[in-house]
Amino acid sequence: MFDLTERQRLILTLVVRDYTETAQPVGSARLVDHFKLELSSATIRNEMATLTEMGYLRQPHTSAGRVPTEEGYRYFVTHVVYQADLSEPARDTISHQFYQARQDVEQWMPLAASILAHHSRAASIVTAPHSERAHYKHVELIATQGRQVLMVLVMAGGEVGQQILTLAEPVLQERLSGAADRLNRVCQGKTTEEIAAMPSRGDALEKDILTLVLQDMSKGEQRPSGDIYLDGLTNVLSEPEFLESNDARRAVHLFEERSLLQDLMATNSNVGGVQVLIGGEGKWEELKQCSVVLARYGIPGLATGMLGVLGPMRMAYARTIPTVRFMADLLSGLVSETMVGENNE
Amino acid sequence: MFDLTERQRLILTLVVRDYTETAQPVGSARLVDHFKLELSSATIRNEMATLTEMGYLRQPHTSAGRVPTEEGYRYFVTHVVYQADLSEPARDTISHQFYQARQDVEQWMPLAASILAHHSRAASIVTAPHSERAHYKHVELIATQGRQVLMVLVMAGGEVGQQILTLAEPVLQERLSGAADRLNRVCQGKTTEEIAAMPSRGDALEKDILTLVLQDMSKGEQRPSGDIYLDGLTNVLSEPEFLESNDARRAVHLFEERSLLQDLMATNSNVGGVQVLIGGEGKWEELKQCSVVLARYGIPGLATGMLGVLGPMRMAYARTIPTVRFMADLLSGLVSETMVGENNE
DNA sequence: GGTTAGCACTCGAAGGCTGAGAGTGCTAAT
DNA sequence: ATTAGCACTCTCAGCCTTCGAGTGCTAACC
Repeated sequence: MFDLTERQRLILTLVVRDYTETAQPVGSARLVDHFKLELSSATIRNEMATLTEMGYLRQPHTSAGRVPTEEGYRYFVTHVVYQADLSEPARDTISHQFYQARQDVEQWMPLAASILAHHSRAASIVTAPHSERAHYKHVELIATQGRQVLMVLVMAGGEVGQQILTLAEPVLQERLSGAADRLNRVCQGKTTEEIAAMPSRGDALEKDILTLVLQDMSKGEQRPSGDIYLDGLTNVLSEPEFLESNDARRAVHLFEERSLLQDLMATNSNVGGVQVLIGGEGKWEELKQCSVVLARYGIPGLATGMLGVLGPMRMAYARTIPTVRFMADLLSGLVSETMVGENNE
Repeated sequence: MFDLTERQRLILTLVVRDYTETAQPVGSARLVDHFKLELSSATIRNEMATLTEMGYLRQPHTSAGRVPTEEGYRYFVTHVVYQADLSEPARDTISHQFYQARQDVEQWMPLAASILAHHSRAASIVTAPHSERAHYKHVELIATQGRQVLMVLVMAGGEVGQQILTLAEPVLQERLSGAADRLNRVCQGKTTEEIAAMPSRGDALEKDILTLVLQDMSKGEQRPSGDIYLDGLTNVLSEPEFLESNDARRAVHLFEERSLLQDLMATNSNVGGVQVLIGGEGKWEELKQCSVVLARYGIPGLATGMLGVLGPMRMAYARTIPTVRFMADLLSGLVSETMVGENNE
């Protein structure tokens, strides 16, 4: 794998770069012209032939230029761009955008998705930070016109759940508020298990509500991820390789079908590394033409989320990978600032 | 507009029906064969010529069959299917699906979008119910590790807002809880204006929080709609007319660009009527190839939302319009059950 | 040995041509 | 009013040809 000469590595890099921009197979002459190489096209042809033999390049047909293979992209990603950092202006722009939205918690995730999509010029996926262990913070009970009670449950990390309870007969708001007060005193800061283990007491109403609270908390814990935010689908669809083929639809389908996304997200489980899936890696049929750049952010064990970029296989890795890494760090920072510390409980 | 003979109306209807299914221009012979008409193709041809002259049909080219014009679709919609009700089995299925999710308030909107997309086999848009006048219900303040305070604001209708406040120095959770208690007592049930008009009191912390509360409430009020839920994009993209053209991208773009959606949603302002926009009606360039079926639901003046379907111009109006109407009624029912009545305040 | 000019070769893309077929409008007969 | 018959129009699919891009190979060169 490390058996490339300096020159071969250069040529592979240039092929990837050029193909990424133009989506056209790259010929030897084109390479010499465009990048002002001090070599003749014949030499490049020889090197290209070698690279093709090694499996890093391939020809769509006999008399076309070269296109990187999945192996080629993989080499490019691991040996050329993986370590690169995001340029300082880009970092500043992104930090600034987040600074402006710092108050508005609800904007963080859509903003992250939008920035990712914009910088990578591909489709982005961001999941909200999600904890596997919910801590009760507060419940609010709201009487409605009929026999319905709207329950709003606030978890310690700021997560919010809403449920509706239908009662046998209407109940006054005062009674509900009283029940909520008692629950809030008893359950403060407790986990799902702790609440479940509590001795049962109170009247039927309170028991019903407690059941609903538990249900909502464990529902949240069982979900594999927080809410999913998507952006930049258009970017992918306007790529030439998706213009006339069904793959575009497949990719959109992938995007709409959240279970697939979550499956994808589940592959990367440790915070801190950027993972690159090229061409579905044989595992995802739907991603055959695509690549995905993924990272997990947050505080392991406490609350983590994922963010990623989905684009054509010839995506701009050199821009995308550093952006994903930077955004993951940035979101990790936001989460750790926001999270309720263990010592605060 | 009412100047069509019974037979002409029949032929127009059949052309629309057939074209909707096959996406192929409909010829006179095809019509006779397929629908077992007791007429010769020549007669149909004559009628079709008349309908073409009247502007209800057109020919893509001289020797092709007929395709409905926008006028044709409009006639079909207003005179043929507008009044139709949704079939009973369909109504039952939908009601059943909602019954199963009745507790889980957060699922209502995505479920509505999913059902709409599925029944219309097109893309669906649903906005959460949104009130122009927020009523304060409860605020929760959560200390984080640093100088940040997470504020969770619950409105009377169950809407929830989250904001972050950065303080000059860390504050203990007890102090925050105290401040929240006082605010909750004072602001209970009040509107934005009423809170803004309250005499200022309390310390700097409480004033800061009150400012943030007001900011969040008015932010919500100023938004033209609640959260937007989309589904079924794939349905539209797999339609043949979008296979090879840029219009697919345009439609997706429309979907991603929420401002356009909100613009669209703003056209229909009264609850209870289903509105059909055919071919963008000259107003939306992006919708030239598309039709939109829209309805507003909820309680006028208290809380309303919109739901709609976006599909190709040859969408299955006969199925879509009744579905949209039924779903609007159903959601209106949910909203009015859930809403806090004026008399309950 | 590495590099390069030269050249024959391959193969896809684009353009032009043709025949088949679908569907029409018109006319004249019923 | 309806319909059979027919000439006419226009698209579409298939076929052929040409053009050009890009290759691999060989032989010469430094």
